[in-house]
Amino acid sequence: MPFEPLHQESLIQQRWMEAQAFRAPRASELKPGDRTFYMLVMLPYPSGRIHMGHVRNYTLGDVVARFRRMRGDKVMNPLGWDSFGLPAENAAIKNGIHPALWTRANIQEMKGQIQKMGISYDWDREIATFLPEYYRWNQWFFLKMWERGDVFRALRNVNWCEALGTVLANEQVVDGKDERTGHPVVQKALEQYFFAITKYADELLAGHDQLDWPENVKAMQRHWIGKSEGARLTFDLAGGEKVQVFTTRLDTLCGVTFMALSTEHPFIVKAAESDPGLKAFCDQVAAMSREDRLMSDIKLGHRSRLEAIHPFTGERIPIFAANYVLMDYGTGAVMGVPAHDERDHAFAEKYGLPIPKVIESENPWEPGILVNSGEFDGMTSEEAVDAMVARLGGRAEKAITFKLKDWGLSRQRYWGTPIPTVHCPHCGVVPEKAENLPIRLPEDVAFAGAGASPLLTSPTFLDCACPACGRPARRETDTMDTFVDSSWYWMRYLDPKNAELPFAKAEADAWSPVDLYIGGIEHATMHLIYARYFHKIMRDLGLASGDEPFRKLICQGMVLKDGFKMSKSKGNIVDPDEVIAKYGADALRLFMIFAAPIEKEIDWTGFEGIDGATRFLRRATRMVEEHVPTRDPLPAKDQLTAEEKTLLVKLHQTLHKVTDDLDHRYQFNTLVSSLMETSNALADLPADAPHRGAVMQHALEVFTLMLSPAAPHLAEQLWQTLGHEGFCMHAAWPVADPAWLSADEVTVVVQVNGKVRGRILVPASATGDERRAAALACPEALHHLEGKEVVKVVVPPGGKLVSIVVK
RNA sequence: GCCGGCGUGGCGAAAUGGCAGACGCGACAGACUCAAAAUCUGUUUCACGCAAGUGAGUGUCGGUUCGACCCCGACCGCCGGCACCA
Repeated sequence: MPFEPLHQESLIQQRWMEAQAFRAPRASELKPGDRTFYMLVMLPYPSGRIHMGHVRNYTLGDVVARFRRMRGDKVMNPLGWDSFGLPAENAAIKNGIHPALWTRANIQEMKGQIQKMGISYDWDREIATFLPEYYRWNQWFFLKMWERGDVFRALRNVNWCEALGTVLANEQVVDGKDERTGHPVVQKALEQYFFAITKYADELLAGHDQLDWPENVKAMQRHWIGKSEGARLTFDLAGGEKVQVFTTRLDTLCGVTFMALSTEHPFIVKAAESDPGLKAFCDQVAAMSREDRLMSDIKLGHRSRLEAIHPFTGERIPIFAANYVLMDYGTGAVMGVPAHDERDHAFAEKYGLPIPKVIESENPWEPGILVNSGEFDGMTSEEAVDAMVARLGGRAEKAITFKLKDWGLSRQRYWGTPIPTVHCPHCGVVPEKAENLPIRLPEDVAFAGAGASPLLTSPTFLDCACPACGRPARRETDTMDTFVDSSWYWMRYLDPKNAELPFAKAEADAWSPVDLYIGGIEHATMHLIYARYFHKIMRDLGLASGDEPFRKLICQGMVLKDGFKMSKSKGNIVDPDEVIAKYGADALRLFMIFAAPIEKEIDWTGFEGIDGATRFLRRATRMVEEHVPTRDPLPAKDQLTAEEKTLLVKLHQTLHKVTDDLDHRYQFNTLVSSLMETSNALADLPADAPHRGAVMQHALEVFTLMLSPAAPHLAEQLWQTLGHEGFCMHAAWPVADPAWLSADEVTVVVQVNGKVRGRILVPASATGDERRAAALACPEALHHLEGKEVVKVVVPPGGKLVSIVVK
């Protein structure tokens, strides 16, 4: 059969499907001693069409999954849909299509496209997060976490648009206005639900040690969690009240000349009520958009009428409201030490405050030796902290602060998991009973666009009975952040139809943790922190074992076009579907893994790369077509000609390397190079080689098996042509034969003073001394030894080289 | 500013302390063809040379080593993340 990718590929896909070739076993089907491998790619959002990023991600995962299967592992390789979220709701508002219909249509479209790529997913395990069978478990987790005290309610600011009467996501707000209608957006505090993720902050930080993850991802998470060790210190106010600050530099306490509080700090808010100047300043800061606040590093402050008392000196310290103090970090109040903090310094200069030096060190912002600090003079910063804590008694204690915030999960949206609580006029906020799950999204809603959240328009949803007292109550209309959906989905794949639990412990123990997780770097912090958090919750609920969900993580690079991210707005999208239609899935897969190392960007400058992949596949096909299949056994080594032996040595050396690339190194671009080298070596075997039939049969079989993970459709076709029944994808991965890993004779490089001066051919069995002697007799080397004294001859292990040192 | 990563041909890249540039793209030359496409063969780091060859070469400078793209130190440049976090 000639190389006809499209025709062949769909036929082969159909055969795989009919044979359930990608099916992953249930835990009960696994036998003792079975090796399992859980290959996971990040859950896609069903936006409508797949893009090259998906293609790259799924191809890489599929190469690993197929390789592991051939190695004899039991492989879990599932896919599903992250199918709640804003785009579906926007489409509903814009086109009047119900989000469910829009979502279903997109999933169907994208699934078809992915299937054309020949990715070996076990589609029986497919999940979609918008289905009640899935999101009921989000609700179930919420209730379990509520019981454990991992859920709480608190006020948090949202982007509120008064004209629309709705809440907007950050990306919908541009320049303080709704992106579509231009109506003004303000910050408004709403009572919302939170997961207490900060309880796990320390464990999330420590857990990195056991993870085989890219260093930059771990660094981003460390930064995000932002652990900071210091002290909490209470100052008395002149009026008798107390204000607490957090500082990492308690040692600088004697250098405090002012105190700065966030404009949102309760004391400032209260003081502003009777201080119009302060009120005006706070309003001015509040009116600044988030971007403006971040962009400007200008320190603004306003002196309040409040004063604090220095705990050592009793001096009065002015209290300012300042724009550079954040309410949601630490205590929202800082002690100003202008001599030893860059920001405080700028502030003090601007407002004419004294800047007394209390630390002697090279860099004023770094710790050192205390001066002008009374009894603490001469101490190191470290000693001073302990001494001051002791001296301050109950006013100060060592404390740790995190940047990580508790996870606000409320969304004032329709297309998400309804939060399973009820507002009862008598009982307050009450969790729904577990047996009433799922709380389904209602159908009778209006997507007017303007106005309230669609859930508020559904009487059948709103009116309910209080789970506690049974009297009429109102259902919660907030839905969950879609990150909840993706924080445990990989466990649901293991038991996707379980109606009793999110998944059975037996399945979790059989497959978890995920062995390899591949996805985009854009999920380095949010998704990958939430998922790690949820895994720990699942562990603590007794559902899963182990501390971490993803053993190894690889973040694949983006696919660009002419240096830019492909996007609709730029009009530079290369549609995978069209490429597959023209070149076939195998060529696209091969190009995707060959073009660059996995974590680097690929720039799709043109179609030359994929042309190259196609040429290679054609050559391979032709080589197999021209070969006459034979069952003749491979003759003994000593009967073969030099060329035949050269081919077999190259073949087995390459096999060894390819196995290593796939098994340990996860280096896929060199896998393809190796395949090309093998094919070139095959082409070099003389047409009249005496044992050509048997040698080629063996070599082509190994080649086809090695090709199978990357270009699985063609491999099936070639496998058949070579005279085999059954699927190539189910054949055993070949093992490199040690007899062929080295040739009879090997080339030894001769170096003189580190420069390559000659090469000699020695028997593979030659000892180190024999190699040394042969090297010293090498004519090209001798030329460079003339008139010099040989100081030393090094024959390193491996014997591929002899290094001669002369003077 | 802080954190992480990366600097190798015309381009994508390879080399797990041991022959730098595998493999591919592009380019050039040739074969086939009336011609083109496709395909095949060869050349392709730079300098000098007809050639054999010689010398230089992995951002820069230094170090360790018989031997460094690889390890160590300093610097330069680029990319990514975070960014008033007290």
